[in-house]
Amino acid sequence: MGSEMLRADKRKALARAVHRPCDYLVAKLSAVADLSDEDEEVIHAVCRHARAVPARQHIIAEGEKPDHLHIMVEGWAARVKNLPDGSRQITAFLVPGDFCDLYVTILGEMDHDVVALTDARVAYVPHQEMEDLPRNRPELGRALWWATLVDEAVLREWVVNIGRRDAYRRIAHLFCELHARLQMVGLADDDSFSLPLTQEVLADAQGLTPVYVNRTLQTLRRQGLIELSQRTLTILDVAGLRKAGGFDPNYLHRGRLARRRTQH
Amino acid sequence: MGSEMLRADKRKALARAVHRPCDYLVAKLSAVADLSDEDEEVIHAVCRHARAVPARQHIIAEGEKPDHLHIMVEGWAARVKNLPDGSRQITAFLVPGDFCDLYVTILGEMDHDVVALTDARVAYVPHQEMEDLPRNRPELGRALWWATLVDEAVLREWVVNIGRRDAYRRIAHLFCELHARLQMVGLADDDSFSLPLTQEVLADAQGLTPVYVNRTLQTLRRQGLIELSQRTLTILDVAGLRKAGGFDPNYLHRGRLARRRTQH
DNA sequence: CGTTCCCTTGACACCGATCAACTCTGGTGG
DNA sequence: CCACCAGAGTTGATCGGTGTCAAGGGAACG
Repeated sequence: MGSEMLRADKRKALARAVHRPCDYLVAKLSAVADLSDEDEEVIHAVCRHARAVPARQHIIAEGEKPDHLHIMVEGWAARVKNLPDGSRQITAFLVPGDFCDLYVTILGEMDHDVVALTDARVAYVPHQEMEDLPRNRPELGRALWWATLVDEAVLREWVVNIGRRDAYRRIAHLFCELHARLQMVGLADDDSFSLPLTQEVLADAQGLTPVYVNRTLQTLRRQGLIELSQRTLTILDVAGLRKAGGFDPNYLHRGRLARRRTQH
Repeated sequence: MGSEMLRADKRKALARAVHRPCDYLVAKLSAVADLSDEDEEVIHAVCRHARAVPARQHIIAEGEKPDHLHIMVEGWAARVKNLPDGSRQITAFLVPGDFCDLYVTILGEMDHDVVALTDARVAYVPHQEMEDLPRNRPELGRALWWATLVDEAVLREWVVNIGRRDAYRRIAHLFCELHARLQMVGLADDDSFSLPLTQEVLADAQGLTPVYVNRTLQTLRRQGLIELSQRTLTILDVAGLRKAGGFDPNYLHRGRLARRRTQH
């Protein structure tokens, strides 16, 4: 094998590499953790199976005790809690690279639904396989911890958002968050990205009504902060939108993982 | 020294034994996990140091990178996020047995404050010690996972609460949650427990104003659901309060931990 | 070319915020 | 033991952000 051949192979492998199911997950994790090439390969190996889920269908339902965990590969999903009066609250948006139900096995069963908001693809991994993983790959184990702790930090920020910000700031903040999170997985390289959410979905996520979301979006447009049509959001004034939403990306902890203490 | 003296000493030691710093933590974890006696001893050993924190003082502040983690031993605390306009949102109440900052090391730094709401005592443990722990005590490791995942589930329920329930249901739900959580650590054996929170604190937690919390509490009292005075909450009608708040304790995952898959 | 979502708009109602005063309680010092 | 004081709880009047209801418009899709 000549060296050119090797190089070509590598390029090809690389090209293929950007279309494997869990590329977004790998992108997200390797941005914060010192993953070795083997670590990355292990993730890909573990995520080799994926299935399609049509829009509006459940990925997992409340009460289920799945023996596979699910990872978003393509499309959008949401964590949903339904209330007895027929209303519902979305507690998280899931985008490619996000876990739907990491470690549910430990809790026993799901306490909420995960629903596809668009046609989606999810990878599924036997829990056994995922739980064995940190034993041999400690850095990967820490990266998984990082992911779940960041999910929790996002949730805290949602409480702040819904609890203390008015509709205008609230939606501004949400858009900033989604922008930052999509950037982390490479789905918003400029300040424009696909946002396939209806105003009703936004309302269910922010504790508002669709009508008022509509009015608020118009205000944001009128202020020249965003453009939103054809399911595409363009942030016209990133600094302005952040200011409007009081957004500080710190809680997303995009820096490097803290160094392992044993390395001190 | 007479034998009476010795006996008195022993009684005192015994009395102290049921007041070891992390008794509440042990109670909470052993209710869901199959902890061996050694597991419990390990927790006690690890939590041997505690310090007092006066009311209103920080246990940890945003931006800190503590090298000890903190566990509530006595008193109440809250996770607090401050907003630029001077308002604040509480995202969690911490009671004895709760972790203040488990695994912050992984995220690098705190993204919010933890503040004592009453005079409190916290145990502190070097992170190193805690991180090494699951290696030799897998069941304990799973129990710690359980604790953080339940914290996340509680947070999701708060989003639902603030996002979709009116003030009346909201406060009813909160009281049900605190009741259930305090029961788990043995601090609410009957339907009455210490609730040393001002109406202002309740307001900051529920996205309301103190004035409206006051009015809502009066409604709850008028309905004969609760009694609240002298910092003591008595739930007069548990079923009624749960119905009012739409409370379903499922999300607290008080059942046993799912059996380890390797035992199948 | 109709149907089905979704977005948009207007009129009106109401929950909870705001402002401002007053009361009660527990602690502290004279 | 009483007088005071600060912090918390209570109350009333009014305002405003957001919900509700209802109707109309537009774009995608069969």
